Amino acid sequence: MAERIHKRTRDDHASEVAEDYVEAIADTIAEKGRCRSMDLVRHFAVTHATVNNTIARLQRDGLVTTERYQPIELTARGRRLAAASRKRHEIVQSFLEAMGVSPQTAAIDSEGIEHHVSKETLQAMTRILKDGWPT
Amino acid sequence: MAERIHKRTRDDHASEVAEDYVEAIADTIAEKGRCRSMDLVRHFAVTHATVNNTIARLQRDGLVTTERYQPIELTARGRRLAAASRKRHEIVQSFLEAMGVSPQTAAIDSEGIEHHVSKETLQAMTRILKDGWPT
DNA sequence: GCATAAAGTTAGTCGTTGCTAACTTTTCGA
DNA sequence: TCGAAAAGTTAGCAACGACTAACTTTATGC
Repeated sequence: MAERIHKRTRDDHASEVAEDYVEAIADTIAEKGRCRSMDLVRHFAVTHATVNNTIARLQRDGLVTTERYQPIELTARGRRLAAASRKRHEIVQSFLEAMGVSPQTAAIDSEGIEHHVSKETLQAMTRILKDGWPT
Repeated sequence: MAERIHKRTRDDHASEVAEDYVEAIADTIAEKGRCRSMDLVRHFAVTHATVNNTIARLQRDGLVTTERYQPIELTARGRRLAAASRKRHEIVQSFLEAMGVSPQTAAIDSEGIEHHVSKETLQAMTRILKDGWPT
């Protein structure tokens, strides 16, 4: 396995954070009708300054729109990314639970795992959930 | 699932990199008897300057020892961490392959996933590899 | 054995993701 | 209504992990 290509660099890490944020924003809007910085402060347990920073980056990258002192809105691209992330997240979590992992642990692990699961692995999970373990 | 606690911060990311490095160093020593910066340059496809940087951090953190222009050595702590990482990595990779994922994809995905798998999930994987899928 | 290639080091820069501190704006209750 | 609490903004700092460029040291091939 020499010459494996590692691409998990700062760029990948950055887009993981972006996915977590748009997912949280979409969830909050679905739950409460709007998403405020403070919702994300609580969700991620970071300071308001950090959230502000990150939101500015998401806006720069065209995933959200904000207006001073107004709730955060997702762009069409942001909504698409959120939907894709959520779906992937749900598959991973369901799969972990089907493995016999407790829902609490499945929730925590799926947060971390979801960003590293390829399409092929995701398809394998979906297939196993539907048709059972390969024989 | 409100109030989920996210701890995947820069600190966690840093320790992921540390694990990848000690694992690669241990593998290289096992293969070729010693590990040089250039081995890591090739392995991670980054520049020598980046490797140097990272190795300095690993040394600061007590995972490796280095001497100018000499091969990189693991400390006892470094070896323990490398062994634990490798074992976890192997379990994840075997599990993915057992799921029907191609070895190539399993290799790539397990690199990313291994850092986010809890003890409980790892145990579930081990159990399924041994006893089959839970009914 | 000496020139050159390979390996390693050092210095400086950038972007991300955290933080604190100080400030402004908005909201709400007495 | 107005004053304090909550929310949001801005500025400045630090660690990490990446880079380039310039340099030194070691190894290698004639």
